Amino acid sequence: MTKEERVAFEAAVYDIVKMIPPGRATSYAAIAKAVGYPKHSRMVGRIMADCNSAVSSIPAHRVVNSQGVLSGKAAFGSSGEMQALLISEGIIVKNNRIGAWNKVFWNPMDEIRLSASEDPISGKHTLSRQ
DNA sequence: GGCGTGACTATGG
DNA sequence: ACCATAGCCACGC
Repeated sequence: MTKEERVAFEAAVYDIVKMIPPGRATSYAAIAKAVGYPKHSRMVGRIMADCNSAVSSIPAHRVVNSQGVLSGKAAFGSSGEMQALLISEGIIVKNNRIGAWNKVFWNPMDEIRLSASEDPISGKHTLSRQ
């Protein structure tokens, strides 16, 4: 992954996260797939950890793991800040887990159409909105 | 370059 | 449903 690709990847991730509607949530892997890097769910997590959502206007609290568990809650404070944000949007949370996960889950691929392709010759990734 | 470390996941018991 | 495992990949040391 080149430097340019990392920058593009990060920007694409932020774009997706900002599209998540209030009251809905998605997963690291879903975002990774949507931006064309299906094996980079951990990188999405890293980006969320660094984004400082409190001052970046990025709704990072709407990103949880594939099971609907608030695996990143530690970054929001020790008093259940992440959970509070989700609850304030109408999401049910119990034991660090989102209730009715299949209903709350927001699939980026349903809303955007990215031609997440890799040029067979250059190996370069392209992210174009349709 | 090796090695440990994650806001990760799919899978199998 | 819970736990362990193996695969994953960028980063920092």
